[in-house]
Amino acid sequence: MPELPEVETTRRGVAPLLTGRHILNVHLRQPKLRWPVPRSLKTRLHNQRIVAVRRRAKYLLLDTTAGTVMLHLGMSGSLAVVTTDTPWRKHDHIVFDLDDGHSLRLHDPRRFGAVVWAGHAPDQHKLLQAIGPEPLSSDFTAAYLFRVSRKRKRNLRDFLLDGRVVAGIGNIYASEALFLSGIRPGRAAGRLTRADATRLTDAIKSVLKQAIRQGGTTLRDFRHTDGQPGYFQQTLNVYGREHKPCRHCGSPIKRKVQGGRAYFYCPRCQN
DNA sequence: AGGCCCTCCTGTAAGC
DNA sequence: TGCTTACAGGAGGGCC
Repeated sequence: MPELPEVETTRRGVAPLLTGRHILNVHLRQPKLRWPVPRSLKTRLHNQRIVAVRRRAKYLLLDTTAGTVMLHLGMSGSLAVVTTDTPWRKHDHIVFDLDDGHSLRLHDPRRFGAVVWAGHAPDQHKLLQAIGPEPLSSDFTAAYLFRVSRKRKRNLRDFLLDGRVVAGIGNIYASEALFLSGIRPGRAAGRLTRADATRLTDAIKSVLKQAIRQGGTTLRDFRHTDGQPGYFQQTLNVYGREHKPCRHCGSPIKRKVQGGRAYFYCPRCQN
């Protein structure tokens, strides 16, 4: 579920509670996630201090004095920081006990999430190697998007979902950014004009910033670390709004399925 | 290289 | 009411 704004919201929630803490113990209650969670984490992290909590794409990076652990929330993952004596919830798979009586718990019903040891050079880790620019960084420009979209035949929704093109965009924000830029999601990426690339780049940045400001999108189960939902779902223009009137022109919003996943657009506002 | 499909899971809601 | 089915926000890996 979580895309860049939800992961960033999670990072901002947990960072002040984790930074500077020592990890006393790691519990692998259900190590069968996307990849098996290595048992060696227990010894590697024992008594190590958390130095920083960063984000790259949809990965959260816990930098410790022994190296970095990468967390991915998959489609249904969430993090909670609770007192260590709090009863386990079903699907609390991986737990980090801290030196202040609290624990960080990774909760993930669908188990598409991941916990990966990335050592001392996490940015060189295979999983992060091919990832494209952060959309909110100055590396992500219209000129870049225009250049990498040349001769690409795949539709723009799938193109934006490709983490090698741009990091952290998922199905919700792809549809929303394309709506804001007036471009149909089904159009081939290679048919973007320079002007389109400028509008799309601006739209991606603004929709992600706005979503972060509103604490992300809560459609099903995304919650902040403190249990509060995000509010961006109230701002969605097209995602999940099939047959509802476009907020701009009133036309019914359309839904199409491509590659097994739905996208949404306004047939009048988007070309 | 690029494009497409499959897969890993469970929870929820819709449909019958 | 209860059973079955479809669908859900990710993304790496493999195949053509």
